[in-house]
Amino acid sequence: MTTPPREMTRPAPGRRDTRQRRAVLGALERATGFASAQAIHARLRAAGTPVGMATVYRVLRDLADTGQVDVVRDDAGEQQFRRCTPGHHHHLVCVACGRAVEVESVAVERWAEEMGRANGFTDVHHDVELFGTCSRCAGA
Amino acid sequence: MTTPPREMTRPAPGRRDTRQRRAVLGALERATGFASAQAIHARLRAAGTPVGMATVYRVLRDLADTGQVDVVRDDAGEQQFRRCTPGHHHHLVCVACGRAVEVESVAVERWAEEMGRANGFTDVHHDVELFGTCSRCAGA
DNA sequence: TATAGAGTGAGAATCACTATCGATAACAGG
DNA sequence: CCTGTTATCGATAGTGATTCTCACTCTATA
Repeated sequence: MTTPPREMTRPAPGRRDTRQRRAVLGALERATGFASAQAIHARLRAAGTPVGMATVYRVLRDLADTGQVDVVRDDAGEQQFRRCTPGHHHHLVCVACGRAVEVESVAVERWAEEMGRANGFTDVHHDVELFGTCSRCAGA
Repeated sequence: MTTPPREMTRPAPGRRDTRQRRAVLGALERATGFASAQAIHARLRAAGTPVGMATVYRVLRDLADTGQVDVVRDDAGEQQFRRCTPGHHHHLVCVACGRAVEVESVAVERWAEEMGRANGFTDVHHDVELFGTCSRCAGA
C-alpha cells in the first residue's frame, strides 16, 4: 500500500462534491484536536461559510461510517470528531486543550481478542481511549 | 434470607437510608448486565415500587461518584450502569443481551501508563471496554 | 442543456438527562 | 413517642445534543 492518489477532500464514490461537504472537511482539517459537531457548525458560521446543523451531522456521520474520521465521546456524552490517519488506532487526548496523539498497540489488540475468545465471545471489538494532561498544559 | 447483608445497601456516610435508594440498589443487584437509568426506572415501576426518574438518576450518579457502580456509554451515548466488584477493571459486554464479564489486565494498565509517559502526558487514565457477542447469543 | 435524484437546511421532534422547588420522610435530641 | 431540622423525593419544566421531515437546490451526467 503506497500513498493513495485520493485527495483529502474528494468525496467517497457515490458522494457528490458539495460546498458544504468541503466546508466540514476543511474545518476538521483545520482543527488541532477533537471538535464537536456543534463547534464545527459554529466555526463555519463564524468563518462566513455557514452550513446547516443537519448537514454538519450528516456529513460527519457519513465520514465516520466510511472511516474517514474518528469519534469519541467526552464525559458529557457529546460526540467529538477528528480527521485521522487511516487504519485502526487509538488516541491519547489532553483533557485540558483537546490536543490528541494517535497511538497504537498490537499488544492491546491481541489482549482484546484473547479476552473475547477466553470468554466465548465472538465479533469482539473494543473502545480504548487514553486521557491525560499534555506537557504544554501541565505547566499551568 | 438469614443475616441481611446490609453492607450492600448501606448508604454512604451522610446519606439517608431511603426506600428509593434501596429500590435502585436492588434493581442493580438483580440485573445480570448493564442497565440504563431508563430501564431501571421502568423495572421499578413494573415491580410496583415506583421511584421518580430524577431520583433514579440522582442515586445512580451518587453511586457512580462513590465508585459503587461502573458506568459505560453504549453506541447511542446512553449511560449504562452496573453494580461491580470494587477495584479497577474493565468489561466485556455482549451487544445482544447486555451480559457483562469483568476483565482486568496489568498489561493494558502498563501500556496506558507507558504511552502517557512516552508522549509527555501526566495524570493519564483510560477508558477501555470490550464488546462482542456472547456464546449464548451467538447461536441465534 | 436538460434532468434525475442526491444533497441541503430551517424547524420540529426526540431523547437522555438536569434543574426547580414545594412536599415528604429520616433521624437525632428531648 | 414527639418534634424540629434537613436530606431526600418527585412531578414537571427545562436543556442540549442529535435526528427527522420535506420542499427546494445543485451536482453529475447523458
